[in-house]
Amino acid sequence: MRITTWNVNSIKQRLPHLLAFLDEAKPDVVCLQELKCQDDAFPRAEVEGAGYAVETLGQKAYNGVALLVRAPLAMTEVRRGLPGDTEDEQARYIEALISGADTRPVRVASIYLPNGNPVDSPKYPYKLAFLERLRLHACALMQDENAVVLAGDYNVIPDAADAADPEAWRSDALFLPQSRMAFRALLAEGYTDGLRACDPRDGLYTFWDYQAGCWQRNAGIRIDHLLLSPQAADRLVSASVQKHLRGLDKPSDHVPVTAELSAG
DNA sequence: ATGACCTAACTTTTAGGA
Repeated sequence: MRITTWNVNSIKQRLPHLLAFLDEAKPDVVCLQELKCQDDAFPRAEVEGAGYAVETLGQKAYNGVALLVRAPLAMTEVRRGLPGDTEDEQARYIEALISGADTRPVRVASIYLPNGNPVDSPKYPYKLAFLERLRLHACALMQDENAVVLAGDYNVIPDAADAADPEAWRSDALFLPQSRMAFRALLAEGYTDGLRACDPRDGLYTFWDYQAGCWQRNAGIRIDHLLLSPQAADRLVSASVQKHLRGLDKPSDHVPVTAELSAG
């Protein structure tokens, strides 16, 4: 089962790239972030036409997450929103159980973690609170009999090796010690950073800012992650970054990251 | 030299992103 996470930075702007990617890579599950549209504006017919079932949690203008599942796999037990804060209106979490005849099921989440900047605003405590809610839910999912994959844009640079210029991020919400500690707390629950487990090299990035020629000079950061429960990690075959999509016309500032799991 | 982008919205400027 191939599982991809991709922050598309507007599904409407990125639909041609998404359809081309589905056709070329044929992922079984796609976790999308930053749809930037409401549910009824999602280009459902086009994605279904490519052979995928669709579940969305949209929001006007900002945020928004979705799960796509390629037939004949099926998606059940859909959960929208993270437990722990009924006041949270931001569309940042969707989860479902993915199952099929030829594979053991996998519970997959598409997550768009808050950016958290500026750090002296309420946005930073909101980010840390969201990370803590995610840790508690990730812990609860450990009791699940199924493998779990928590995939998405974490907006956390885990380590200095995950940035071309770590010093530039020293006081940013993506790289502050508290943010990195909260990410490590997720790993401490027993989850594996799928991409890092497959590729120990420096210079592995998933985001390049549109500004300042970041792409051209490879000034990237690694912030899109797939976290695997032990059952999922046992099935991990490979993981890679689809970097070439950043070089297309009108790209997202993020590229897809894909992990392949054995049938189990 | 210290600049340089992109997206959505009741758009002609702002908020948000990272």
